Amino acid sequence: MNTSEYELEYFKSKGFTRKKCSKCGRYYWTLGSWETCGEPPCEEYTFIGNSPMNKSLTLHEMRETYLRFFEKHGHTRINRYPIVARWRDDVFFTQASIYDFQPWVIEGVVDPPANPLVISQTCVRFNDIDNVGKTGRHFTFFEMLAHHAFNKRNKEIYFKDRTVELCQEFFTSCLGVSPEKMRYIEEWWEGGGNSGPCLEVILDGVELATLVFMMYKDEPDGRKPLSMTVVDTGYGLERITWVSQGTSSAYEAVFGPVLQYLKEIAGISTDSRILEEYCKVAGMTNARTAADIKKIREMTAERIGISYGELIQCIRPLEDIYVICDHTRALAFMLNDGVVPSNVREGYFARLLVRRALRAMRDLGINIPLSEIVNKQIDFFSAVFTEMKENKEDILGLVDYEEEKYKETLARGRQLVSRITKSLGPGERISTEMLIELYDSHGLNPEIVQEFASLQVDIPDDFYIRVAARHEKPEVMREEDISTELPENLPETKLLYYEDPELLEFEATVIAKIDKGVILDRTAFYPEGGGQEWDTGTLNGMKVIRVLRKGNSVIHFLEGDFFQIGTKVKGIVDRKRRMQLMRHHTAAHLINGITRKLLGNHVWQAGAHKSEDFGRLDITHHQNLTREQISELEKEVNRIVLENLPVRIKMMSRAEAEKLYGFRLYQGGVVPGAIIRVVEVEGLDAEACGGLHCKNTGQVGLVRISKTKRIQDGVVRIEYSVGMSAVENVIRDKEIVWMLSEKLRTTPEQLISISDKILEDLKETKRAYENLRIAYNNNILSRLLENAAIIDNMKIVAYRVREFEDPVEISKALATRESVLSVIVSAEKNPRILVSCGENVGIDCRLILKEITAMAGGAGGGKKDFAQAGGLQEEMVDEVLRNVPEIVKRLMSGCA
RNA sequence: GGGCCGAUAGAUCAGUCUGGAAGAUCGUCUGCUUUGCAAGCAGGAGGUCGUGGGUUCAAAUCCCACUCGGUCCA
Repeated sequence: MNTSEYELEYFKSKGFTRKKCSKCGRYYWTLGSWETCGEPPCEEYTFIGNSPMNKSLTLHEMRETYLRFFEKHGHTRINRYPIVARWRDDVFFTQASIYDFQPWVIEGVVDPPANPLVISQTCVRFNDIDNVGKTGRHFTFFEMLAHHAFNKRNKEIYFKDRTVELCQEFFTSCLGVSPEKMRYIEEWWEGGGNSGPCLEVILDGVELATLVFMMYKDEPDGRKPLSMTVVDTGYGLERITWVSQGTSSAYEAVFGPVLQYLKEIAGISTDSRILEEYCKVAGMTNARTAADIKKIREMTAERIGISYGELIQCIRPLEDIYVICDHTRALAFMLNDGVVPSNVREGYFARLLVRRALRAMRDLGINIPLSEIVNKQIDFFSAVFTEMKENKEDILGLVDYEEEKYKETLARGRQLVSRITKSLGPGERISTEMLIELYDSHGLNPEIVQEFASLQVDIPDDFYIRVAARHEKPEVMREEDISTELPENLPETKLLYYEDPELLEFEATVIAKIDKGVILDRTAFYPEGGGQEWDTGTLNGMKVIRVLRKGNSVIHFLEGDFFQIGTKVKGIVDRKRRMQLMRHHTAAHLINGITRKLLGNHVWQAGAHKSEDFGRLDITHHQNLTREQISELEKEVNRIVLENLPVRIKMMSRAEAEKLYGFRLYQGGVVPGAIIRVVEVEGLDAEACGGLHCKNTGQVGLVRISKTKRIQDGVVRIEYSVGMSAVENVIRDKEIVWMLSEKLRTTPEQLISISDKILEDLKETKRAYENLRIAYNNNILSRLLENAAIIDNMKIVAYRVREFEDPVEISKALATRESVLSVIVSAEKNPRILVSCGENVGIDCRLILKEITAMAGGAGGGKKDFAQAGGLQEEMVDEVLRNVPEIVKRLMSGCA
């Protein structure tokens, strides 16, 4: 860390001095005369009940104050980005305002939407989720107020001095803080391969902002200056609001009417003195584990002079309320921005929030739907974030559905726990192992288990650490796909299909050979991409079997030998296939747009595939579609087709497209570059897409939704076909109906009633057959008993069944009679032998079986009163059966 | 994307470790009892043991792969 990085003209000219904290040893700049840096644990909060600011502002007022201040100082206000970072593939959520501009703006590929700019960016972070509600200042959802300046080499906006000046001005002249209270701690920032100096802004014991000056790129051989430096500031809206109000915790300052509402229905009033002291202590400690939290509480109890138990009683319900406030707020925004709760990826975090909030509600005994609280959050925030109004019903529906799912999990858990406790011996307890499994595999945390279990449950302090340890396993190495190396300095392939989508014949020159393919200087062949399969066709009459894009080149894979470099070739694209691919692709956009209208704004594309015969579109949705929904969808798609709307394709700058269409553009995932290709069906759908499309929706032709399927939690797959492919499917279905009617000698209209009748008949026949079989078996039984050999008052039956007789049935029936021993052999080529006897027969069937297998081969075993074997030599069967009485006699004399 | 748990009658599950004739409870149907309800009694129906391979004389059970569900984590 080079100290000159922080020696700003601004500090010098205003008379700031650089000091060293007497406790932590860090350096900081200030106008005041302080001993320490001011940040906990070096100092504690001094603003509680005594705000250093001259006005007490609500959350909404503070946001507006900040944005206006920076607007007044030359910044352009821009709208927040969604909380789901769909423009990136390296993170799930937007965790800071700078995420909005990574990677394209930072790398200089794309211009920022404005420069300099100011924003209030909605963010979520889950790493400190356990601290939420407990420390007074941690949230999962928060807004990062920020102003950014992007300085290109030839065009500097502003950098360190102006940034600090704006910060100091904001707090002093705008919020009335006395200048000498502000402290700026020297720190170093690193992230995403970049780094730079930063200043932590401390006021009255709390960090309110961080001013980052991104100026280096960290490479293996050292730190290099970036071609563009970036002012990356982050002001905590919640914290600044908190300080302005001087309330005991940030939660009391920012949750507004929702907090009041919850306090009322939970019937909570708290000694504010206890709360204030607790928050001061909590603020000084960086709580990491359950043990840390316990320590904080013990310290607080001591300071106030009450017992630990009293403190807990006072604080616990409030913590639960804070957790509910925080989680419902995060949920409202996440669901609003298109997260569907599920067990994977970003959806899991939404589920986590729902379950934690519901648990807190249980603890408090609040018995209302979670969606009611989320609804209150929406009411509060939609005043500023108006899109929430529109999505309200959708969001609440998702919350209700998710709450229902958790109830099911709990019901399953309750049964499981009761089974486990029943299986325990007297005095036994549920082992830690079992507890871990209940949580890890069944989603039941130990507190819930305790609630369900009739006996005391021992919960180890390090429970969650042990769960985590269970997940520690060496990383599995991913297999890299076989990469085809391109020759260097290859000129870009000219993509004729974009210039003229109807061009299907062209002439070109082979410029490279690779693997089993050739690269041309220009091509009309569409390579695989965006879920759309590749074109086929011919090059100089030779079949093109696959086309891939790599970098800026298109590789044509050929059947058989291929051409020398420099060969002139004539390419012909298979028209029928191309048309079908285009139709399926356009249809995917239509279906996407319609399902969003039909099911709600949480519907996003989660994957797609378009081939010649069918298309597949995966959408984010929590339940499989009903038959009615499928029919509705099918009807709507075909209606749009008949309306013959134009499909417009435009090349636009990224910023312009985002402004016009919003982030809905990124349905297919990340799209690189400054200029993007937008495919729009007016009024229905607009997506950034590189695929080939019909000119108008009419060209798509008939659309048939063949099937929908819930392929994973939160994702539904819609399978469809279009054009001739759909027509063929219709014909095939019709033929099936015809064939069926013909077979059943009826008309299509009567198929249903006829099949009902047939099934009923079949049932009747089965019943009759069964009766007949029983009668027949009884008949055999009496015949067998009549002809049985008698040894010692015992009837010995030895019989090989005929093909239509059931050996198991007969053997079973004989065993129910007293004093009967039977040896039954099945009719198959590979005979099975069954030995059984009645209860009062004192012979071990296994011994008889042993004798028989010794004679006739095979192997077997069983129980004392029933044994079976297989693998006998067929030609020995008759002799074995003749010998049965002999064997029995021998065994009985042996026993006696 | 990874770990773990699971899939047997309409529902909830036992049986799987240790291979050998598919079970329990609830529900359902029929009859009896009751003024009616709740219930009681008697009897019946209901199963490709998730799918596909393998081992074995024999697989719900052992081995392998897959599918689906649940759950924890990223």
